[in-house]
Amino acid sequence: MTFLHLKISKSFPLLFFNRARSFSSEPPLNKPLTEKAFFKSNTKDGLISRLCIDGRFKEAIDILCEQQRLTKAVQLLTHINRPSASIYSTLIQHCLQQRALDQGKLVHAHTRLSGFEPGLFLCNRFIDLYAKCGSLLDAQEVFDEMAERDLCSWNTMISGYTKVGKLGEARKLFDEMPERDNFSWTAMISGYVHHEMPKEALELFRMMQTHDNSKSNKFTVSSVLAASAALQSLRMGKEIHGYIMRTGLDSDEVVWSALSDMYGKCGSIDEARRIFDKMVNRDVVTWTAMIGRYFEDGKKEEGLALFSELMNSGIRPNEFTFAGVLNACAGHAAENLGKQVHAYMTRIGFDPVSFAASALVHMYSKCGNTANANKVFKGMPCPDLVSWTSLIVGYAQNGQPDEALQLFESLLKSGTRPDHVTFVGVLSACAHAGFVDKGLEYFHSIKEKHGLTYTADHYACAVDLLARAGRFEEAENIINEMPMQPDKFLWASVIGGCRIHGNVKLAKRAAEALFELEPENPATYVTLANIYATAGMWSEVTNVRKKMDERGIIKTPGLSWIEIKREMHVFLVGDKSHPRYNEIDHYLCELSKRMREEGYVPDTNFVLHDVEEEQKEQNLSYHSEKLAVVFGIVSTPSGTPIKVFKNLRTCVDCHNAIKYISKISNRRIIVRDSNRFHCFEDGKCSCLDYW
DNA sequence: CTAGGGTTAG
Repeated sequence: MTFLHLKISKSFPLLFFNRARSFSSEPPLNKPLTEKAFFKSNTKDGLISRLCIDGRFKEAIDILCEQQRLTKAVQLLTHINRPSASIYSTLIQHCLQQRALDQGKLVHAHTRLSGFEPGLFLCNRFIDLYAKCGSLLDAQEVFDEMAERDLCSWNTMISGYTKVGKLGEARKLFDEMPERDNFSWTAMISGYVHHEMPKEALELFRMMQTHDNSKSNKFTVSSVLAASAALQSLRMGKEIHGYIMRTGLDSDEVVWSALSDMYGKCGSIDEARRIFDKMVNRDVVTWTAMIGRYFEDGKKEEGLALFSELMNSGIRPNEFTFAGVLNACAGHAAENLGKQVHAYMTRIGFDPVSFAASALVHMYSKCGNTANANKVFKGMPCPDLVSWTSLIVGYAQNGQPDEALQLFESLLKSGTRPDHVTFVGVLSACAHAGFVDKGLEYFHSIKEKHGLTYTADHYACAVDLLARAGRFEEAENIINEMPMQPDKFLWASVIGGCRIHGNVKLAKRAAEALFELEPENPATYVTLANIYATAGMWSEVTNVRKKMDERGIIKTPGLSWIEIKREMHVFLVGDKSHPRYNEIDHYLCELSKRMREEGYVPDTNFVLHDVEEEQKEQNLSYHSEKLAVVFGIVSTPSGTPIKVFKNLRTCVDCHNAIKYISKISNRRIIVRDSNRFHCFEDGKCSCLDYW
């Protein structure tokens, strides 16, 4: 190991890199710079050379680390006669900060080559480095070879395993360790919380309180508060709240923040706000959580008010905040608001590789603006899987199945690996487009080509494809052969297909399964009744209706809304409360006449009630989507596209009627129902009557 | 040296 005793000469820089090159046959070093590039790269390099010539390597390494030039700092190691523990420690510290696994391994190799005994402290740092980089095998090796271990060694291993989701391994160590402190407990508890195992987290918390002398601290209680929030267990949350007050752990802002969020997630949003208001130093995390709770609770106004308060507070919203607000915009199809947020983000700057960026793609997709979604997507240097999937789904729901599938093919070409959600998007694109066989091909490729395991959703999608096409026998084969119980999504697809093709027998089986799985969902009753009505089986319709009454199930009222001049106008079925109702009614009558002349025949089968023909027709013309569409037409200049949103699936008659309306009024009419977008133009719909 | 609260795709 001659390099360790190398004498530094005046021609140091050149020599330095030559040595580095020759050493690279051992552990791989990064490519050395040429001498010229070295001098060009940084003005402090002269100083570093000087320090090295004087043998002051520690200082040189410090400077290099500060400049984040780890590779060179590690290379310098080869010139030091006996590196001190503090030099190794500095280097590892920086490797840790930069998550530089390769450089860390080099430093580790150096300690071995130079015969340096790392000691407890340094070994723990190596474990931490390997664990943080997800290289648990290396971490375990260091851990196993250690002559003595302290609590920190164990705790670092445990948190390393929990970080990569190996809760079982972590728990094994946790159970094996000779003694535990609150780090051990908290690492294990928070590991459970982060991997959606809140029950286990709370169980461990109980154990901690009864079986061990370790005291929980602010870290522990924040974690268990998150666990109660995940379980929506207000009882548990309140209990912990009491514990926090008793033990004086309430002096920490993070604990307060977690407490507020727990109340919000458990449905006590006012209590959450009370705690939020009491806090003195609210950081952006606290704000984000509170804003998010309002949106989640459907309290858009409060959420927005708080968001603008945040913008004026001097605290900079971050990607989490934006993602939350944008997600709310997506859910409410509030594209204008989303655009404003987008503009604000652009003004203050945002990371194009972040949750916020993918939330933008999601928002535009959900609002039916695939052009903008695509624009944002194209602006991302390296789109993540969520953005890919959002856009694919966006195309699928917007009647652009070819674009959806094309995008999926580019995804494959880009080297990004699709996951199970991506395939749900791809399969639903095929279903929306009626590409049955192509969809089945993709379905088979999930396992065969991509090596993924089928989820219940994939089976539901495959069945959806077949049922929509009326290929019930194949659908039933899949149901009978799938390795898990069919879930409600699958049966809902089946009954949907039965509705299109009038398959009463299978509809009955699906409905029975659905009554078991989600007896309170009114959609099942309504669809079943409609299927019976179509078949003219009126006594069965009455039975279903009776069953609904007995079980106290109320049909979800159809609700449509339209944004005109930044104002939302909401319409219910048969809603006469709008201030401009007369105008709407008048135009609707006029339209009806024109529509009939064009050949429109009201389809009255899809009405739940068994009533006289004439009255049925009357019911239909006042469905909320028609009211909203007509209101859109009478309140905008001719030629303006109309964009309406509905909370339920659009009914067959409305779908048909709006086709005629688009032709007569010469408008582009976009209806986003609970399932997808319908883009009506000149008497045709983008869904090709397939939804 | 090891540990905490907020956020996305069907």
